[in-house]
Amino acid sequence: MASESVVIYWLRNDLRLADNPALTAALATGHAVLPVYIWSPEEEGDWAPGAASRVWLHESLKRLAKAYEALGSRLVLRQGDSAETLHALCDAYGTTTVFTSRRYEPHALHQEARVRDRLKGEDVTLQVFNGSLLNAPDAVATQAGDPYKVFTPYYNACVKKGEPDEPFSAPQKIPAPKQWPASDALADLALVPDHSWVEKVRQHGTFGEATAQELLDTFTDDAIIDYPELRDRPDVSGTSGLAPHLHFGELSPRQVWHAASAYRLSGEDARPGNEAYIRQLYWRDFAYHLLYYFPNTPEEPLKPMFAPFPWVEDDEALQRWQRGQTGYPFVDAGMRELWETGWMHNRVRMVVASFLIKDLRIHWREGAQWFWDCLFDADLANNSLGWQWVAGCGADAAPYFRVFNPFSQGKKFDPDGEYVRKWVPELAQVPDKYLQTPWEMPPIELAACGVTLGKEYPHPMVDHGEARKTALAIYDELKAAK
DNA sequence: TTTTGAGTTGTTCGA
DNA sequence: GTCGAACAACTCAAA
Repeated sequence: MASESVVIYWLRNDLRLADNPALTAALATGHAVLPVYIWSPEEEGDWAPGAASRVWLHESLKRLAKAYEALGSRLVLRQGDSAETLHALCDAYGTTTVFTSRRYEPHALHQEARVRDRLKGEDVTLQVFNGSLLNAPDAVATQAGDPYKVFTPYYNACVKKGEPDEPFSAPQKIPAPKQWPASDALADLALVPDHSWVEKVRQHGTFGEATAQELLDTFTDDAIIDYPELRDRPDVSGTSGLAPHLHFGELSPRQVWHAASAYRLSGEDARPGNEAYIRQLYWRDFAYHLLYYFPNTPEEPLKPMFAPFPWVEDDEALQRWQRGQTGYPFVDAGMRELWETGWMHNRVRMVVASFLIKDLRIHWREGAQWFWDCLFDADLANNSLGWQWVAGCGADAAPYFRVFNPFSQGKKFDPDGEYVRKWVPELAQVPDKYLQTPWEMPPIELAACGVTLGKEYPHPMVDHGEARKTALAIYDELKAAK
């Protein structure tokens, strides 16, 4: 077998054919390419993919394997130790170069280093490409050479670097090795949890590169125009829905950047509105920038002053939050949307996070873990940044006195109550005036709408006004103690 | 080195 | 009902 020249392409979170620098480089060698995906959750530390992510991964690999077959190739699946698996394949095929896409999470960087060391011992080179960020975390620095801790100057520095390169096109053919190695069946990886919840959320996933591309096209042709106005409205589909596709690399941020910018620069309706959308791409980069330089932020507050916060340990309260039974309709709608669909609107994510942290005073890590398990777009960098932002303990975080009001947010961003009525159907008959605050409705009238608090729908589990005061007082103490 | 301007996403209170 | 101010200084980044 060793007479044939074969290079290995090690797939990670780059589950696409188009604009894939690692795959492009592997093909450019002119040799046969052996694509392999290795399922190795034990190499992810405390952040192995959660349930929703595993469902997505399963579906995405299934589609990608078909796409490879259509190009005369295959997707080889393995599980276990990445370094040993790659070493064994290199050994069997006499391979001297392995191509891969970099992942920037702390454990993934460690994994890459292990693989590199293992292969180096056998004179195999690991060639690594950035296909997942507009700028690698260490490609952007302040004039003093430090990492940025505030988004706007970071963003300005990125803009100054100029436009991202044009995306690569997808290959038309992938030269196959004469003989294929053994591959696990997708089912052998046991990615999909055995739980009835899976069938529910699976209907809401838009898995795979082809669907991602369609979503991108539709969004940049149309909805992006109204993105600045509608992105905060959970009752309207004003967001792109591309987050999970970017996480798994079914799309590259560079493709998204160019699709969004093409619209901005041309067309009779051209207006700069999609700048707001492109900024979001850089927020994603910024999250990786922070995670790269502050690798303990998934666990620890970036601002140590917040470490002694007197968190409440209350499993029952946590469970009520998780199940959408807090008694605050906007919060409950969000939590139920998450559970039902594997996604929650970003505006609502902030509100439910603020409620967990500041109203219930439960540790933001508990929230981060729940999101990690339930979100199709669970992403360590984004998740850590987001939770620390709401908690006030991260880089460029919300000021501590900013506490979201769960019902005025509902009134403002779900003005007709469509979102709440969809996800909290027991309140469907309650009029707009009381929909976000059913406890303010006279009980007799509420009963006429089919609701008695404590029966069909819970009483509010805390008094928001009181909870807010308590949280602010604690933040004051922390500040004084510093 | 010092100074200066600025900072994703909010709420409440009082005029 | 609407609007501006206060919330609380602090840290960051660049000039």
